[in-house]
Amino acid sequence: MQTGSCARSTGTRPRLWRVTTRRSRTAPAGLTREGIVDVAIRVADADGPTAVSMRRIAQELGVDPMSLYRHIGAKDGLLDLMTDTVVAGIERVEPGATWVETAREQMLAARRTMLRHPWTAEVVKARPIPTPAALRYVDTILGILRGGGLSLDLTHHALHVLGSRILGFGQNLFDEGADTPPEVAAARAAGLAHEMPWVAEMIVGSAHGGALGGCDDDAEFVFSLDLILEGLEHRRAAGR
Amino acid sequence: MQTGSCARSTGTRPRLWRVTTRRSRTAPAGLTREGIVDVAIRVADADGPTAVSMRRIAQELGVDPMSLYRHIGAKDGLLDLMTDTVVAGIERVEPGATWVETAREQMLAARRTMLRHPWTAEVVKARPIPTPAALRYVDTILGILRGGGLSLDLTHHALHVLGSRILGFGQNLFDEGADTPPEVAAARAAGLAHEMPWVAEMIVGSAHGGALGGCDDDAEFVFSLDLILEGLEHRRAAGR
DNA sequence: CGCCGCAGACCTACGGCGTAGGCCTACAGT
DNA sequence: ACTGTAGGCCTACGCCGTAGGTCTGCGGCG
Repeated sequence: MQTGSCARSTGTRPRLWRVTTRRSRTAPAGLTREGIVDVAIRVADADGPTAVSMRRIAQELGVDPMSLYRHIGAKDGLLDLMTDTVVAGIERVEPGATWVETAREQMLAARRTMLRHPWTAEVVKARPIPTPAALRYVDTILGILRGGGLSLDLTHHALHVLGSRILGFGQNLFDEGADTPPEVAAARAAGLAHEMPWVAEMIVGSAHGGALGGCDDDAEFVFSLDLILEGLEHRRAAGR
Repeated sequence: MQTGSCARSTGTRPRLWRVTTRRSRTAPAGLTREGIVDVAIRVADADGPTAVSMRRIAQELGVDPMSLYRHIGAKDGLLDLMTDTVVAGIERVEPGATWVETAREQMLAARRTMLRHPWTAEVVKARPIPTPAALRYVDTILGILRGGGLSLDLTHHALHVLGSRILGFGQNLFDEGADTPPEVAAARAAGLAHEMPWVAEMIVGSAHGGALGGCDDDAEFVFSLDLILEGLEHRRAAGR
């Protein structure tokens, strides 16, 4: 982890971004939220997510650590912005011949992005709630599944099975459905309906406890397990 | 995350284990590796894995933080010991009518243990190499799959698909196969053969690049994706 | 022109973290 | 009785996030 002696050596690491040294007090540094996030992503790509510290990226920018707080709320906010930026960069694929083909291509596209920023999955999983871009991406996936004819609750199951296969979120997305009053959920969904129609639909479906009645983690685990074991048994019976 | 002001309040938290206050310099504290790990697990259960710090568990034991280092190598070592202890506690199930049933029951048993210690998956995933108990558990799973008639490489695929469904390890278990000289791998496998025959078999299979030729992450991703999508399409066609 | 408010930077300081390196004491082996 | 060592303790270092305060230049306004 962090050892005083070996951490010393990072002092000589070449700057990844701005080469200016600590500026004189009067000159504006021209910090922007986008610039900060950009450098943070670069640092994470180069040295892993644990290397992203306020002090490190401030040093990378030739700036005081506290200056960053003018532009981002806190460390957690920075991590959110980083993953949001990466996830927003996932390309959307054209519909294929079948929904399976479309879903397959879409997730391979996501994987291509994740491979460029391998730290993302880990950071996303550590964050409690999904970022806007993540929700929009989930909406894309939901649209493919629903458009392919999957029922609402089969789609819900699908999100759980595919969860880590996609990115790592989608696991506990709709926990609120269980204890949020239906009218609140409905109102929220109405606000979302324009931008994320499929997410809105699923929230409403979760809330009124109908076909999918909240989100039973045990049931989801068993569903996933059985689906996978069944697929494996098929392949075994078919002779590898 | 950690804020000076609010962290203050943790000072009044009740001890989870030993109630003695800081002992006089001369009395032996009777620290043991097992006792330390036990308290650390208790702390993680109560306040999450991030609450496990050397200082915190030393305080819980009424002992100086540095005293812990006599018994555990470092923080990472402590985390390894914690997960190892938890994983070792997973019960082994009796063989069922089919291998599918056996595998199902075994993983449900694992899940029961994980639910008692929800932090384990996260910690295990952050650790680079599996602990002995984890390897032994994987050996159990491998035995069920191979005993059920799955070929060596189908079993290998199965480990990847089921990965996060089991515990989170099993993902990159056999990376070494690609670049380790076969004779080294064979020697290592021979040493393991008594205690973990199935793991040994898979290492050898990985090493000589035969049926499964190393471990192609992309191929594993596609295999898992297709298996899951196929299962979902089956269920859709069957009308939910 | 003179004044003020404020945005955007900087600085200090605090309490947390892991742990290197050394110290002190009691006891076991000789 | 002597001595080595195991098992505690202590100090100190360099990290970390960030609360709270300060300085400075600029744009707006009387």
